[in-house]
Amino acid sequence: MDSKILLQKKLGFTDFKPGQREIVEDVGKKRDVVALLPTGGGKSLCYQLSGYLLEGPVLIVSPLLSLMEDQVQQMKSMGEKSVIAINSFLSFQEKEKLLHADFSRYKFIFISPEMLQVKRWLSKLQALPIGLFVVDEAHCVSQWGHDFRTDYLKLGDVRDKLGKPPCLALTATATDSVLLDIKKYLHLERAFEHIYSIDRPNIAYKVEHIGSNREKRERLHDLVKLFRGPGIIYFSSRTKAEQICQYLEEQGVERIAFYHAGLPQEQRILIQQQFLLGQLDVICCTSAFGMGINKSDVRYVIHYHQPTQLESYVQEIGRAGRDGGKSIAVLLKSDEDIMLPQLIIDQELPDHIFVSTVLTEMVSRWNEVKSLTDEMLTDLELRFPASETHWRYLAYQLSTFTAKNGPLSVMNLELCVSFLQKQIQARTSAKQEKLRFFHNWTLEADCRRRGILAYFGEVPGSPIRNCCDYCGIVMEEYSIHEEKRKSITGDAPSWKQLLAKLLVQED
DNA sequence: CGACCTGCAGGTAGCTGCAGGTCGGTGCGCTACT
Repeated sequence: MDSKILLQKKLGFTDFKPGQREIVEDVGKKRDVVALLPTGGGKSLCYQLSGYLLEGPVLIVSPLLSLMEDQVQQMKSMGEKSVIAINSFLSFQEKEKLLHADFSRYKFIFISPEMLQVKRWLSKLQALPIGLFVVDEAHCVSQWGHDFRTDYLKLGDVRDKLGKPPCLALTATATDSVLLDIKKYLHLERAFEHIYSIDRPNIAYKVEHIGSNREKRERLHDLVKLFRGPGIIYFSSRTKAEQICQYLEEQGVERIAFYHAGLPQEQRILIQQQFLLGQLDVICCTSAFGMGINKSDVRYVIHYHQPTQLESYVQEIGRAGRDGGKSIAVLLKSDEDIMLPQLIIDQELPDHIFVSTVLTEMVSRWNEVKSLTDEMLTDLELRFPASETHWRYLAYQLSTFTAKNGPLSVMNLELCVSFLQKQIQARTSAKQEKLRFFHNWTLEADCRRRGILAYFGEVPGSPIRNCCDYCGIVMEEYSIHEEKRKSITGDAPSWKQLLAKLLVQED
């Protein structure tokens, strides 16, 4: 069936967004595809429609449970009943039942990379003629795979074990090196690329250099009062997100809440829902908030702290203006908290002393070690306290090492320690480089948009109005008062606007 | 590493100054507990 007729019949859309048709048609020809579509570009439609064009079930690897549940709900409400998500939301009984059920009745199967490492589920899936292997938010392979969620790096092996079905990798932010990682770790030797510009012309970029943290707090308050909402404020610290939220509340800001991964699940869902439904205007949050938030009318994103890399920044500000409406992103930068991103990078991976002590201990205890088993881990964890992430990283790197050099023993202990040290060093310095680039971007006396686009290997198109603080932004246009004024006087520009246009100045 | 908080001494009312401690992001699945 023609993809356009299918689009109308199955999903009720009359037209494709840019790129969607090309992607769907390539996937329909059983090609491997890497697709980079800007946020709000309609990525889920790509795999849904491709799924209907291909025989066999579609396996969708998704990074977040909430994202999976959302997609399942959405598809079910569209009338697609043969959808299931395999994750920890299922009860023990449900999982048992499912393991013995006939899977062929499911057309769309959502799963996490972690679940794909569980043998029972993998062999269940291996029995199916998977028609398409989808990796949603594929930048996670590169962004999380190397340390935080190493199961992302094993997806290529999983795909091989499933008979190497065609693969569709979807993302909204990918530099060349991220694209390389995606292709490497998903085993995409000859992928067709559909790369669309990450530029979001309706978002103005602004960096403000602030002297001290007290000033920053006050400036934030001014901006929140000034801007038309809803808006998101990003922090790199949970306590700061809470404190500043409280401060803003005390200053009279209403319909505001904080959000971070330390909150109980129910509360997180509640706040997300309230924000989506328009019951909250401002969210003070960490990077936990955002992925999978389908709110189209976010008008501003303010960063109280800068992330560690420009990729994350672009992702986070990309949550503004998905409806195409005028939006603004402001980064508040003070020299006082320059250490924070540096520290986050340093803590991400285990240090050299930890690695060498633990590996030495392992050899002396078990002589020959093929991999870090759960029993060993419970034993070691007690005496060598470290985060779960550090242990998983160690386990992953150890398995990489032993696959090449045989089991860990006295013979190759030194080699293994230096192997790990090199891995850690390479990863850390790559991250430091990214941080340095981001830092320089904030200091640059040049168009912000050009800088971002250059980082992603793009060149800017024709100049746009309200581009960035370098090219000029009429701040008034983002103000809540502007909206009120418009509704009274119509669209005629004010003398201030006219003057501002003539002078092209900011503030 | 450094901002920020807490506790304490000094000496009698609310403050200063200093030492010492704490904190600094992202998620999955699982198990044991309520």
